[in-house]
Amino acid sequence: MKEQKFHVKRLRASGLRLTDQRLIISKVLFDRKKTFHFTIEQLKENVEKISKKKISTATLYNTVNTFKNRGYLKEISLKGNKTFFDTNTKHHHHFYDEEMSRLTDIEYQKVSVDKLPKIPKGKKIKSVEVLVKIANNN
Amino acid sequence: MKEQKFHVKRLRASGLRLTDQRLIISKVLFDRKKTFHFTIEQLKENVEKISKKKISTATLYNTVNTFKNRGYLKEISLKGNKTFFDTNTKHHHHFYDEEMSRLTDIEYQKVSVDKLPKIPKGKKIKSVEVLVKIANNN
DNA sequence: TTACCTGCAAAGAGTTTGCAGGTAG
DNA sequence: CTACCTGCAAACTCTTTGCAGGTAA
Repeated sequence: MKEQKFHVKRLRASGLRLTDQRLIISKVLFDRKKTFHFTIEQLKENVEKISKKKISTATLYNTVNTFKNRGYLKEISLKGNKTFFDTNTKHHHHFYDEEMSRLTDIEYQKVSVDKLPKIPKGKKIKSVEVLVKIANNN
Repeated sequence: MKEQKFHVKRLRASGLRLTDQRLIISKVLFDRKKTFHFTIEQLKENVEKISKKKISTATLYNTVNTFKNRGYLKEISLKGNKTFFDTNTKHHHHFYDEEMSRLTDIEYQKVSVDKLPKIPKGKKIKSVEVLVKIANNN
């Protein structure tokens, strides 16, 4: 009974075959201590640095979208043309440094929103997301 | 001394000429009681309904971008490919109904965020934006 | 008159899709 | 062996840009 690495499990659990490309993608995404925020472009750079080979965008997009549909990645609400993904799928908030296009997690319990307006009739709250925009000190 | 309509003033203040197309765009955007949340596509529909003529996307984009740069429109952080704009440029929050792709304003003072984490070194807060996602009641 | 504007179409940027050859299971 | 995967390129969507003819000031 061989023990399976986490990133291998993720692939199997998503119904994906263990190809070289996907093993590296999954490793880059999930074999890390801190959560990872990325665009497809940034993921491509990371994957190519590790594998020392080019990877096609088609493979990146379809793997990332499969993980997203499976609930292992979350898409983040940000303005702009590019899609940001987050390996932290728990409910949490973000710092966003617009100058550097850089996102950082804020743990859920580090923010508290105590006053909220009345919810429109017939609706219920699905989530409350806080985005703290930051910039350099002058 | 003729009194000027609000939407005409906005055009002049933005350094734009009073062309037929821009007068209608400006009217659709700013001559209203409630704030307006829109994509370029939605704005195009509104403008064409009023003028009963086609308007080119180039004119829409360049007028909207001029208003945005002038500070009369704000771009909203939302996931997805399309850009959302808001005629409310004051600091405020939003309800977002993902099922209907519909945004509603929440006044600034109706939400309070009292706990925030430490800001990363050398950075300062530019804004704190709250997005309340809502859905139908069952 | 002239600098700016419009509409069109082409060009860009990001994402998705179709397909032929390759490979995990 | 076969269904799925990869890489490439074409297609798509949204936005920006270039240009020739038109118009506000």
